[in-house]
Amino acid sequence: MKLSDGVEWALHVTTLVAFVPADQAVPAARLAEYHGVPAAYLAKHLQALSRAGILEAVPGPHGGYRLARPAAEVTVLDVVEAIDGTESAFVCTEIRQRGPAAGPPSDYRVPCGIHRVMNRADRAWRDSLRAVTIAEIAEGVVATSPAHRIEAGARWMEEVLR
Amino acid sequence: MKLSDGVEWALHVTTLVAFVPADQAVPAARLAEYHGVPAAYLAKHLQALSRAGILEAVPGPHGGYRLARPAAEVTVLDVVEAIDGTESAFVCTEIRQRGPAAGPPSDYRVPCGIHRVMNRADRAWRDSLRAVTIAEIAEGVVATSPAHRIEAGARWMEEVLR
DNA sequence: GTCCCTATACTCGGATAGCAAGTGTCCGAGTATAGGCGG
DNA sequence: CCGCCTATACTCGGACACTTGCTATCCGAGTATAGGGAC
Repeated sequence: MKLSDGVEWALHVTTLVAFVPADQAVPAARLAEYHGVPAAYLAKHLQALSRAGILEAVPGPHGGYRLARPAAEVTVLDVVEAIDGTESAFVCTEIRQRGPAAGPPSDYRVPCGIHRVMNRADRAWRDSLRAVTIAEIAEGVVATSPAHRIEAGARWMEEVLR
Repeated sequence: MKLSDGVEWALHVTTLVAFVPADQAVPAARLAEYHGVPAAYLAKHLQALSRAGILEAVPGPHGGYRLARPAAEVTVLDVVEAIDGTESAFVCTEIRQRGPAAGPPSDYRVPCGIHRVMNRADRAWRDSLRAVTIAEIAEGVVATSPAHRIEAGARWMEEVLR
């Protein structure tokens, strides 16, 4: 079980976009070059974020992407689910109801115990991701990076928004 | 992100094997037919469980698989990791250190905030799975199934161990 | 009758094809802008 | 000089190949048993 690379990209991109002024936008190509990832492929994931209502796409010249709502209202889980889907990693195929010793469906009113455990774990995972917002991630970046690093990022952003 | 089907099979099989007396064993082919899954493919996963020290393989006639240690000492996480591996679903590729606005590695002494959040969620998931043992799963099956279902299972087991 | 030996059949174990989902890429539809033209 | 129109260039959006990892399968190595033979 490996999480798609796109999830990591989407999280970093969303964090970066959180620093874009509300009345401006950054093109997908610039976001890609900032992170050193293939532009065409990143675009695919940006579309997913747009469909999920996390990013807002602005067409035409001076267009690009920006946050569709405040960073404090976007959780890490929102981004992960936008890329990876909302369904649980574990899918119960009810194999207990198959085979020679199985009975009619009426014998299986109670959900499979294994299913319950896996679902609880999945919920714990999602709860953990839901507890953190992109705003907090962005604050953390500023708080833990050297000053000249923040400055370099700001310069890049200014250059792009020119 | 989808968890391998083999994980579900392994959990059900391990639970079933928990009912096998310590001095006997059930062949892989029987375990497969009980759950209605391809025998050749299930064998692959049984090997993984064997390598992980969860099941013990007994060769030759009257051979098969049995638990390598008490069911109360086998957690759900043990089984999941035996099939799916122990590494986290999220792999941080440090894309923050790439691109035009990046600096030298010395600027990134603090771990990536996104990485930290994802790791915490992964830990929550694993903690949740570690909290439940196969013995508890087995007890749950007995407690929630109709009496005649348990009886049918016992009959099947007796037939196989004959 | 008892012990030993051998052939047998049954078990696991790793090496080998097939397929689906994620990875990576491309070109077409739509829009705000910049320049030119007419008034 | 001002307003309008048109051509342009830039943006996102969805449709198209490729590759890695899971899915599925097979045959070979090893072992406890069952039967037969010798003592």
